[in-house]
Amino acid sequence: MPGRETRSTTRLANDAWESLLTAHAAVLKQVSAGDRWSEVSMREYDVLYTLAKWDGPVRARELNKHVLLSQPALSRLVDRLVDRGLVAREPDPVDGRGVLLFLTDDGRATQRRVGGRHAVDVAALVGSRLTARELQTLEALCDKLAADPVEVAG
Amino acid sequence: MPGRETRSTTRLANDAWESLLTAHAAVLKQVSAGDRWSEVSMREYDVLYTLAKWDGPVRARELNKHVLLSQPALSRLVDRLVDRGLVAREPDPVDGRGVLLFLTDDGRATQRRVGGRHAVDVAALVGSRLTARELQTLEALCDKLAADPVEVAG
DNA sequence: TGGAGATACATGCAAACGCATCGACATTAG
DNA sequence: CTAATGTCGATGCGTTTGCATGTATCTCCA
Repeated sequence: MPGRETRSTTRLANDAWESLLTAHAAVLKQVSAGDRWSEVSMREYDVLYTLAKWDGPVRARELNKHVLLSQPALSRLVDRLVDRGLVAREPDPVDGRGVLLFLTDDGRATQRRVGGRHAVDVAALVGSRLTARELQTLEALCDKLAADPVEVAG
Repeated sequence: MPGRETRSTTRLANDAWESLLTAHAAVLKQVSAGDRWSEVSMREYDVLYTLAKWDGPVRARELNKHVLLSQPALSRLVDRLVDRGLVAREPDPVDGRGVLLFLTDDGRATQRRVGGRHAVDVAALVGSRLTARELQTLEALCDKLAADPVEVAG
């Protein structure tokens, strides 16, 4: 019977992951090719966007869980954003080790400005290739993928 | 009527893209946390894997289209792989500007060895969260996303 | 055929990254 | 209460990246 399931789950998982990586790289390449990253780099925008979603002081450690950067790299990236007046950093009153981060007014305005233009690009790149229904399906599947970590054999 | 479509396509596209980014980051973080990247880094593996898929001499420019790295960065990454005997580089006989790249036997063996263990991790991380049907759907949607570039307003 | 412009890869250099480690504070055990 | 251990963020250092540019070669058209 043609069309019958023949690939193993391992194979299916790896094929799907490869497709996701390829799509990620393809879209990201086109996004970064646009002339929209002169005031903040894409990584910096990622941090600004994540802080904007929280809309309140966030621990650096918590932020690090949502950004694909090493802890030292994030620490220094935040340094630069603080120097540029986009992010504020203050000690956590309930944990002397911790640091609380939040957007300044300028940072929030920058995020909105850059984010608005960025969203137009994403809509053109992603929205033009999939139907509304497909977009919702993709979102749901990716959300399932991003669920809590599972142990991987070291 | 509940469940009726209310989000705009722009909104849908941006939500889907954010979910894809989050899933990508989440899975990648767990993959890189495994102790599997001592002989080759993940970026190096990406190049080895791409060359393995081609299974013949590839132009550096072509390889660069499939790897999320700038042209100079790829040039130097290949340098290191050549130094380590995993990749061979020779001038293109039909285009004096070009360089042809291919895996050495050692490079191919390394790719298979690392790739095999990597596939186990991916299967555990990705395959455990989605059904076979979902994996196929995800693959199909990502493939549509990775289609030929579309112009983005500069 | 010859010269202008485009394309492919390499290299100089400053910026940014990851790994290892440190100092400070929190938490737990005795 | 104190010592041992764990966690958080910052810093030193070598490596890798991206941008700008250089050199060589190809392509196109007068």
